[in-house]
Amino acid sequence: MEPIRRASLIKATIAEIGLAGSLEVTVSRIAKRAGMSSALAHHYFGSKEALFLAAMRDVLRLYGAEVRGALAAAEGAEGRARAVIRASFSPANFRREVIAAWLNFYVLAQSQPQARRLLRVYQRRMVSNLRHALRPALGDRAGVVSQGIAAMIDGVYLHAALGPLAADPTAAAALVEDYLTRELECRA
Amino acid sequence: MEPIRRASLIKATIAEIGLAGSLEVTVSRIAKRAGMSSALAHHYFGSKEALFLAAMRDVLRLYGAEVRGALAAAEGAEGRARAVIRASFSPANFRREVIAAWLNFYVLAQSQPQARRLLRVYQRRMVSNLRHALRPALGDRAGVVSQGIAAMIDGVYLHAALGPLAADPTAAAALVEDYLTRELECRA
DNA sequence: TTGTTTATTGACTCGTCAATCAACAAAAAA
DNA sequence: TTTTTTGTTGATTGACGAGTCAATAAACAA
Repeated sequence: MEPIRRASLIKATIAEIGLAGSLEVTVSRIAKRAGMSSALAHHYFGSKEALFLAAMRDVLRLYGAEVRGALAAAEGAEGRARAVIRASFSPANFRREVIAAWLNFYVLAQSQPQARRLLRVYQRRMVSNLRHALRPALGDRAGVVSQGIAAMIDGVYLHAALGPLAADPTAAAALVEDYLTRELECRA
Repeated sequence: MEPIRRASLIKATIAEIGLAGSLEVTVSRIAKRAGMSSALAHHYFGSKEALFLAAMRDVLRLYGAEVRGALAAAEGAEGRARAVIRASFSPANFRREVIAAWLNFYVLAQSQPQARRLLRVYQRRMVSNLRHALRPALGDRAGVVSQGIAAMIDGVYLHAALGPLAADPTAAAALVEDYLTRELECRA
């Protein structure tokens, strides 16, 4: 039972965060959506905070899987870099609840050490993926450019999720790819 | 009295948001910090939500003033673009409470129409400033590149505020400027 | 069968907090 | 001086919510 309950609760947590847009969500609502009493949610997760962290971890896990899949299917070094970018703008990442999870994740990372650690791991892995793909073409510049692209992915995602780029993930990815193209085309 | 009280409350609100890292801040705490009763805070702002919005508006106003100042002091078109970028990474924007305000602003923009409107205005103005500065050098590409830079500013800010770039605003600005340099150097 | 672990909940505790209101004070207008 | 407007608060209300607990049931082991 335990793994089933935990999975249901995590799913319900993400759904409720998406609905509220924030972490102002009650354990009762989450438990209700998952079809159980709030006491049981506390039984399995101990606290609301732990439940949130598990949910965040789940979002990251899904995103990581997507990136790995895209990397595996990509051809060549440049192709791998572009695959990472495109995976970051897949429709899955623009579902209301995923956007909400990310934004609240950032907020949580300010004050919650575990959330911060989690975010760092994600950012490091992203930069590492990009650097590995760009090293052959860019050499020493690969590090800086990878950081730039990683940051730009998050920034463009933010704009696409909340701003004028809304609802056009393809155009969003194109912006980041444009940067990559410039760096590849005219090497210093 | 009214303008003084309002200003104190806004200042206290930003400070408390910075302290908590989130919007989970009580009107009482804010009022206490501002040296008055919570009833008075409600008297002047009507609701917690209105107080938050006023605080967000204040953060945006300060940022806008900084950008305008930098623009006025800049020389040439390219200089103006670089001024916008550098202003975005000024120490003022990396104060704990300003970071907290921005992150929570994004969260709020998902569900609060006024916050969303405010954010759109800020984003539009930023892109418009950049486009105006880049038009002479980039022509038709100015629009796309401006959107890219605007997004990258927010993304790099996010990384600098929460991630590995932490505490090095100059390096952060350099990442964005690198993108600009590429676009200027090798025109398609 | 009996005892033990696992699953589950309703009811409850204890605390918090936004918003209201009646009342008081003080300045300004009449 | 009286009246009105403005500034101010303590006390209260009404609601909500995290976490606990005792109790029940069901599977399972001895």
